[in-house]
Amino acid sequence: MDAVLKATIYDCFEKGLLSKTPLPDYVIEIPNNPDHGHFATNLPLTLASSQKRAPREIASVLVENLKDEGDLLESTEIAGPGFINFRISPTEWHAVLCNVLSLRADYGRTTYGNNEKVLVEFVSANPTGPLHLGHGRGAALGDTLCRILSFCGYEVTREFYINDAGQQIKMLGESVFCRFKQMYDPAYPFPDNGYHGDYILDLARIISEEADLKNLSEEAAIDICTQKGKAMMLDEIKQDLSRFRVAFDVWYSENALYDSGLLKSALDTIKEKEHVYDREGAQWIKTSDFGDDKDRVIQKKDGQFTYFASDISYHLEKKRRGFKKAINIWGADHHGYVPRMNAALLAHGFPEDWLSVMLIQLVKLWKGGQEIKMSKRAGDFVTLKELVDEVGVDAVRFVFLTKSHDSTLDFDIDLVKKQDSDNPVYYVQYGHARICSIFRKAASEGISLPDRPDGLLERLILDEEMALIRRMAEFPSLLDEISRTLEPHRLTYYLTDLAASFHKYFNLGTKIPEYRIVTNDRETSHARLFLADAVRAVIANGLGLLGISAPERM
RNA sequence: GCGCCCGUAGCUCAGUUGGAUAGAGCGCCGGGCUUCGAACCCGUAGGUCGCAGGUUCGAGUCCUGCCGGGCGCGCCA
Repeated sequence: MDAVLKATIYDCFEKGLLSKTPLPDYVIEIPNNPDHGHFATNLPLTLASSQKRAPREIASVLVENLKDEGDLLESTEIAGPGFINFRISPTEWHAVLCNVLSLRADYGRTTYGNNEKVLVEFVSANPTGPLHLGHGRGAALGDTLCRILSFCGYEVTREFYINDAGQQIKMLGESVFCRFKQMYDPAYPFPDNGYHGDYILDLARIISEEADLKNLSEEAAIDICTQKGKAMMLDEIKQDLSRFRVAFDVWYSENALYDSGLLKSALDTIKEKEHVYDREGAQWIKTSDFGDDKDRVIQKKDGQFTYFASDISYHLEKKRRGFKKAINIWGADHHGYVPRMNAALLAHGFPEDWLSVMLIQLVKLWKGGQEIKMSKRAGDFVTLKELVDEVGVDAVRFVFLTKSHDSTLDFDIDLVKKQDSDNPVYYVQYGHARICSIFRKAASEGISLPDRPDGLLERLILDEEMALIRRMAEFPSLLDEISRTLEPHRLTYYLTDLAASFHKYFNLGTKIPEYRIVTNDRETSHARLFLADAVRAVIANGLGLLGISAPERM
């Protein structure tokens, strides 16, 4: 389409029908209103000022000189203030359908990413407690984004950064140890800022069975509680994620940064770059030279490195491992941290767009018409596991992925639970199951499809049939667009639309028997079954990218 | 006080580098199953796109200022 337009405009330049100017930023879009054709462009409007002519006049010059050499177009018209609306000929749409049918599970796969190595870091929950709803949102988002990026030709690595070096991990150990002590001495004081959840008590029980905490020094016992507690929590996190259909390629330990000396050598490079200075006995990095609102400490007065220091070295390490691009998915409460991270990376000469941080806004949980405040320290929260137990993986993932990540999400647990049949995920899945059912029906009537749809597709002439094909044609470019904008939620809306188009089409046949998919005319049945089969493939591909099952029966 | 995100139908939310008459689901009201799955379809009602300016052929979308809500502003992680 764009090729036709470009050929046309250069031809008009050559012939002197239009004065030669640089091409403006025009768009070719799919209009909302079907009356406006299959595609529309605002090219004449954008040319108006440089050409110093009326948009409609420019439009008529372009239309009269259209270079449609492949015979792509069925009709062209000038509309409104100076849009050009195009209709594609049916045979072109049939070609799209053939393409879907031959590619099937690979339909939508693109080379947009050019095999670029990209690292997506997400969830990265501290191993001090179970995953909660916020983590679930990050997990669903990150996982789906990775699936889409891979599908679009990126070489994706999924990474979970384990914050196992800091204060909070010690606090886990102390909390567990305290619960252990309290088994014998209920008055034993609980540490300030300790973790209060019931799971701490479980850890204390299990660890005290495995290790003889009683006869160890307090220091040694706390150390065991810390190490075992951390390992067990991490194990639980891995299980929860796996059940949520989220897999990671790399589990990267913050401790490893210290142990391997990477942190130290990274800080040496920072110092070489002369962006570090001494003040009041601490080491500061001049992030304010690179867009941060103030400088930051990387090494404290007591010689300890800050969390920021290890995070900088972690990102230097990511780059060193050869990634051309990094995407971090963080909770919105870390947003203040973004400018300093970017500043530190700029100080190291990273390209400005090397790191993209996606901030996910809060998940607010509602139950019985009331908001439930969640706090990990207070031990008062709903875990991802509990939610999945109640509503199932498919529904939870779909709800998370239906909202844009930078908007807070109200998760009404009663609604999602009771919704069962009203939940939009079932609407899409039902489309898939329904098509499977039609094929079962066709088989029971002895209808078998030819290997190829050649010569049959001109039977597809209904508006609803064309609408389905047009929808499917958008799929690959939608995925590219999602890769570019990092907005996976658009896929859920696409699938809902596609399923709606199918349900609508299907329902034609409840009124008029000739419009059924399996109908009296055999060739028409074949053509419609091919169409349905293609829709089934696209729904399955889309659900697959969302990490949601495509059931054959429901 | 400063910074980031959000504000669109009764509710929850979409709205594709600015495009033509602002959409969906839920809820309300009313229709549609004697053969392909009614977990579906069709229709009615419901809007000052928070407010006010600005940019232009054109603004829910971009800019400025307000209002309202959320989240951050440690030598914590």
